[in-house]
Amino acid sequence: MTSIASHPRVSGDRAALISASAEMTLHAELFDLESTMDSGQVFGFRKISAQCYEGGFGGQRTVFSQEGPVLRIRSEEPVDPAAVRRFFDLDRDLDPIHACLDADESLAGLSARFRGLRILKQDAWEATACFIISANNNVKRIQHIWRNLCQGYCGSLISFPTPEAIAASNAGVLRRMGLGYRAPYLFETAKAVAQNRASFEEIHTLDYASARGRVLEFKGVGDKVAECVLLYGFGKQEAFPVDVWIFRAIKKLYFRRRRLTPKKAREFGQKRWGASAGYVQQHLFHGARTGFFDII
DNA sequence: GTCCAGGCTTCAA
DNA sequence: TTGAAGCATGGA
Repeated sequence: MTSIASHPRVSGDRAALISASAEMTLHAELFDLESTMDSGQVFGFRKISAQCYEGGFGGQRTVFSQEGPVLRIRSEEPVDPAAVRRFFDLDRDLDPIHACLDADESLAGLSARFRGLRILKQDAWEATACFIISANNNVKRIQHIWRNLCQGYCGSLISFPTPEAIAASNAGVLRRMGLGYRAPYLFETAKAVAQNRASFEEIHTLDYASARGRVLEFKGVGDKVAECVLLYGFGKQEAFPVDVWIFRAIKKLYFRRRRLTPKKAREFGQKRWGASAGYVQQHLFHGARTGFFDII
C-alpha cells in the first residue's frame, strides 16, 4: 500500500524538514525504524528524534519517520517507493528469523524486544568504505569520518564519495579527514574498485563463499569487515560478522569456560543459524550493545 | 594517565 | 596456522 502526495509543506515541523516538499507513506508491517537505524549497520543518517532520521537517499536529502505501521518519507522530490522497500528490506518474511531466535533458549525475548529490526540493503561501495573505516573504531567516530568524507569530496551530506573521487586524491587527504592508519587502506581499495568497477559489481552475482573470497582481496578488509560488507552491501544473508560485542555474546551464551576464537564464533553462528545468520547477528549485536544481555 | 572502539597488516614461530 | 606487535584518534 503506497500513497504519494507532492505538495508545498507548511512547517510547524522541525528545522530539518522545512525544505521538504514531497511526502509519501508506505505501509511497513513488522518494521522498527529506530532499531534498524540504531543498530550499527549504517553511519550516514542523523537521528532527529525517536523514530525520525534524516540522510541522503536517492541523491537527495530525505527524512524517514515512523508512526505505527506507517513509514513516512519526506524529501524535496518524490522518491521511488520500490527503492525504499528495497533499502529497508521490507518485503522479507521475518518469520524464519524469529523462529530461529525463539527456538534458542539463550535468546529468549530478543525477537520480541527488537521486533521489526531489519537489515538495510546499502550501496556496496559505501558499505565497503564505511566498514574499512570501522576497524578498531567506534560508531561516533565512524559517523564523524563519514561526514568529513561526504563534505570534503561532495560538498554536502547527501551523497558518499565514489571510489573514483577518492582514487583521484591521495591517502594524505583521507588521513586529514580522521581516518588515521586506515587512510591507505581506503585509498588502495578505492583505486582497486575504480580501476575495475565491473569486477566489483559482479560480486552481487556470486554466492556467499565466492563473494567472500573477492571481498577479502581488498586492502583493510579482514574477516570481520568482509562479513559486514557481504551482509550490508551485498545482501549475503549467511554472513555473520564477529566484532567484540558478538564475540562476548557468543562466548558468554554458548562457550562458557571453552576456548573460542573469532573465526570459531563465526563458523558457529553460520552453522547454527544458516540463512538467518546475518539477521540473528544483528539482533545479538543490538541486544549486546543496549544491555539486553548481561555480557560485560 | 589508561582503556576502548563493529580490526587489519605484518612478521615471526 | 597461530600469536603478538603496531597502528590513529577521541571519548570515557
